[in-house]
Amino acid sequence: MSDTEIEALAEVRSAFIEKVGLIAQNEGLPRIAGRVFALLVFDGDVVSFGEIAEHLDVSRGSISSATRLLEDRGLIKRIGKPGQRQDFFRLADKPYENMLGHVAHNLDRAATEINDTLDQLPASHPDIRDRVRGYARFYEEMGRAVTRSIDNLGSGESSHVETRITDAPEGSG
Amino acid sequence: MSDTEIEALAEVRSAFIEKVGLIAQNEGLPRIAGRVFALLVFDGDVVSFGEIAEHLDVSRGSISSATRLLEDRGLIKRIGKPGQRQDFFRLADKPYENMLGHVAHNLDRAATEINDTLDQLPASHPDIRDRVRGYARFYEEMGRAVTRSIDNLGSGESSHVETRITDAPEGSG
DNA sequence: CAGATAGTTCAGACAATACTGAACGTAATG
DNA sequence: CATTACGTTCAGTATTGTCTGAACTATCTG
Repeated sequence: MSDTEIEALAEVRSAFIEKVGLIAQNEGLPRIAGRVFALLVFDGDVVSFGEIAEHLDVSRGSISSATRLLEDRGLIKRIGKPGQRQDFFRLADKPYENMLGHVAHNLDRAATEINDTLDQLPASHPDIRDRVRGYARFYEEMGRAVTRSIDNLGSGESSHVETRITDAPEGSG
Repeated sequence: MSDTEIEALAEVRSAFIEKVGLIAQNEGLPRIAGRVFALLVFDGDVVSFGEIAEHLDVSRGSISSATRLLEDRGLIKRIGKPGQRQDFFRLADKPYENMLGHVAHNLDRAATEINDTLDQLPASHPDIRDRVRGYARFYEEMGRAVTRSIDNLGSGESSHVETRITDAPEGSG
């Protein structure tokens, strides 16, 4: 692989990390959390705490809370290596399933809250009940949709595994 | 309906409005937008700009931007009444379908961005490609799930409709 | 046309949140 | 045991975004 190719890859990598940082921010997560996640997606390997901090050029305090958040949501996994002081991280096994589980949980919670209101509404106001019910249905339906897609994600995971691609797209090993 | 019943209803209403305000906040929307939406869900009727501001006890500036946001997302509808200077609002016809449309749009955008990265990744790195593809798949799958639930919401809308409401809902003009 | 009323806009106040960096507790190393 | 490297916590700072209220434009009313 030529120098230019390496540079190009580094460029793509960096752009990807920033992109995901912004997406994360858009979804209400700290930007750094998105960047850490992207780093692990891209690099794939096990990466040390220090390497993350260094590469992203952020304080170790930030890395600490970002990794904790991602860990709590089941997106990444912390690894202890024997005879190594540092913590290491890699992508969790089913990061997206876990993420969707988290989303589904939030939706269920919202649905429950709306349904609490519904329970308190007397039958003498069927119109109000209907509208509130419609709102609850929205969260319920979306919760179901998300839950379903957890299963859908399970199948078809990876594409170059097992599938024999005939015209050798894979360069080297 | 007794006085206590009326009070109880007012209580439920107010709790609902606050609840939805918090849910909105949770989803990254301004709290006030959530409250305005809840108000319209609960009251059902057409409500004037001024009434909203007064009831929620917030500045008209806030109502202005909250209503605009909700309008843009297709959650509420602005209505001009002949011979009335004020703007009026009611729930949009398919608020949740529209909301989901918005969500789906965001997911598609995220998927597109990730796929842009994928396009820039050389075949010589199948492992990276696979992981990035997995991430893109996540957004794609979720987008599909949301789109599907738009249809599901369509059926079963309301439960007591068809029930004839006899006592003239619209007050005066 | 003058006066009142509507909704929008925008500068500033305020609140919430993310991030930094230093202090701290812990565990490995020599 | 002293030293070093590590991750966490927390106080302070920076940044972001929300909300208010006054100025503004437009429209209706007499």
